[in-house]
Amino acid sequence: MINRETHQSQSAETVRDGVTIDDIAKRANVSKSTVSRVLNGTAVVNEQKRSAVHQAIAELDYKPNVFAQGLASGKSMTLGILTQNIGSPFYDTIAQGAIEGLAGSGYTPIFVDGRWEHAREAAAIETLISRKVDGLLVVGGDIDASELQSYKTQLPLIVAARDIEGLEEQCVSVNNKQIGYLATKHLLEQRHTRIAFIHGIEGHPDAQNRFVGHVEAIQEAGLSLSDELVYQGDFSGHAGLMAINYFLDQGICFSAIVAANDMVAFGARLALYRRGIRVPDDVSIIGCDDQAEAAFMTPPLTTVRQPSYEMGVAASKALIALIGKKNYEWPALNPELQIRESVKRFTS
Amino acid sequence: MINRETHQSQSAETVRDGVTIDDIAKRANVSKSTVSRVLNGTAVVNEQKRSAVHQAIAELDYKPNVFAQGLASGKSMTLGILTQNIGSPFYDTIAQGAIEGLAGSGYTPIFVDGRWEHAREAAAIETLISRKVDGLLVVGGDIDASELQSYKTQLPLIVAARDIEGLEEQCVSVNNKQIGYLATKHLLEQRHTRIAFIHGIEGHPDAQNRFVGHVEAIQEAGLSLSDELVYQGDFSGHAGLMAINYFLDQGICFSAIVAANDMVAFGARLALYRRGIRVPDDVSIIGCDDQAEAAFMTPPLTTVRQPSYEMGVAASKALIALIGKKNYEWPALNPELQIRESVKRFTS
DNA sequence: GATTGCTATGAAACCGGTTCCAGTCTATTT
DNA sequence: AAATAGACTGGAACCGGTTTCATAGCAATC
Repeated sequence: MINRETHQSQSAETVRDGVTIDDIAKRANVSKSTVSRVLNGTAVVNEQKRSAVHQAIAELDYKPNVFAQGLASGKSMTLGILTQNIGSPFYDTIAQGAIEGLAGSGYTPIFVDGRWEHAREAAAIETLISRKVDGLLVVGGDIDASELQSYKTQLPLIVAARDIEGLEEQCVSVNNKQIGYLATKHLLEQRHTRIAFIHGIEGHPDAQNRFVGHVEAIQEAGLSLSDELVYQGDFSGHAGLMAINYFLDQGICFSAIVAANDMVAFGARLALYRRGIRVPDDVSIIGCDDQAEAAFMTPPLTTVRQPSYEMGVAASKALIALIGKKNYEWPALNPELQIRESVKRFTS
Repeated sequence: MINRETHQSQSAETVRDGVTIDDIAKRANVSKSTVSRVLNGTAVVNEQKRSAVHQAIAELDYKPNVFAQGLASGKSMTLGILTQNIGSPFYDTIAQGAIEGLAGSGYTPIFVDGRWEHAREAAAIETLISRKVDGLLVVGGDIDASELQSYKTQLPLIVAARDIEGLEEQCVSVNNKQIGYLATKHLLEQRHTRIAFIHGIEGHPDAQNRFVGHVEAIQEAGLSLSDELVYQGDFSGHAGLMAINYFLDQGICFSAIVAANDMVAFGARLALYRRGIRVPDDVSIIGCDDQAEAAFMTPPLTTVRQPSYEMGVAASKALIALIGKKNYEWPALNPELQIRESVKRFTS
């Protein structure tokens, strides 16, 4: 009895794709408008019609066409995520968190990779905008603050793992100064005084801030920084290796090392191994990040964990809130010392 | 003089967004159809009009609306990529490669994460289809061959890092049997005969195949596999640790270890370190994958590299070819022994 | 009982492209 | 010179939704 002409006329079997809102409207004996209203809850609809619509949708396995929706509504229910170096543990973890934060929100993420290259990032963002993403999540990256400012006027924007002046409300990052501070403080508490510091990428704000925290801890302890104990690296394992080789070749003494991140720590540890210097008996090492492999270094690496996953979650939630013009309370994202076995109390 | 009424009437400054094909048509004094034809090259257009259109596009900074295009053409210029465990080195590398393979093609990837959970994967694929992706790239995963078969009828499909029966033409993977074979062969060539094998996730085809290769190498050498030397793990560092602890606690002797992947090797190496067993002097270790950290293990890990990046590139290129109904010649993707310092010739 | 005020709903306009179709204009063929 | 074939081009239909607008129906108010 619900089978009306319209329906009988089409082959009743496999209702493949191409089911449109009109089909539903006809089958439920209502207008398109009503179907749309039922779907989006944009207006009250009589209970009978509503259930007729729902039934028709179920029977025909109707799936709205996202293009039509996007075209008509101007919303895409899509979020653009600009990451750096897909394949780097830190940024990937943030991305994972971001995905998690989107769960159940109805938003689908589109990822683009900026690779820390200015031009590529800009192009990537343009791509996202041309895809009409409803919001933009920029994770790290190199792009100018002023450019980000201008994007901010075009669409909701959240920046993770970075602090942009004038965009404080839309930025989430862990306190990198605190990371450097905690690392060095721990070493100082273990009575180390000659602490080598292997710097991350030159000019990288995270690297810079970690260094600032390091210096702060040193000074707080009443010591002063010796320049010879700072090596300019680049966040890679190779840099860690080179740093130690350099220090040792120069005859520079140290009893402990702060590495800009865990990967650098791995490299440093390998250089020490090559020279037969024991960790932590002869030299202590502390890293930053706490990537998965850190717990399996030999010895397991003491490091400062940063809540990157949580940061990703927070960032995407904040973005959704921003799109909905709701308020979002940023959670506290504090770095945490992860004590394992690569640091030993300094004696002698 | 090109400034026609239409244009003068609007504020001449910041031409923000909202420029449509109609605006271009008016400005260039042609019809929408012609503009569309110029844009897509679907028909020959008089040179004068063509350049007028191009000029108008440049002047107004026109960007086509992807929704309108998608709705009208049925194509989205978007590819769906289903990955597993974003954040795992192996799958991320494939994803990186896939992105690279798309460069310049005009296609934008949408990533969704399956996390090796059947239900999640199915839902993710549905999401992608509802987003009208033009093609689907499934990287690894757990989903049934029969389900993939059915998706194949709905849209172009390529499967990477996996071999599906009946879908051979659309699958790309490295030969995992070969990986296991090469690893064990190398150990055998170094005269090891008691070789422990730490298995990956139970039932995982890659893990299974690596094991098959291992067995093959063993038998080829005229030896026979001893069951006590096989430990069922799960591709994690923890599994490597547990495996070695188990072997040692049981008093099972071995001079070398094949780890299902590098992470497992790291775990194994740590377990050995804990017991004061030297690598490679007392025990040799070989891994599989060659993830970035492997080169910084102490000692640097000998492992079997798999060309996962290249596989990603190939997969996305193949997908584009498939969409365009063109032929694609798969490149050879052979695993390669990466000799470092964790394997030593057996003497005693 | 006539007027007012809601509520529920359908018709139609609209979003911004692509593409079919028909017509104009020019070049060839007979 | 008339007929025919091609090359371009504009108009209009169409893709599948959302949203505005007008109206019918009905209860409340005076």
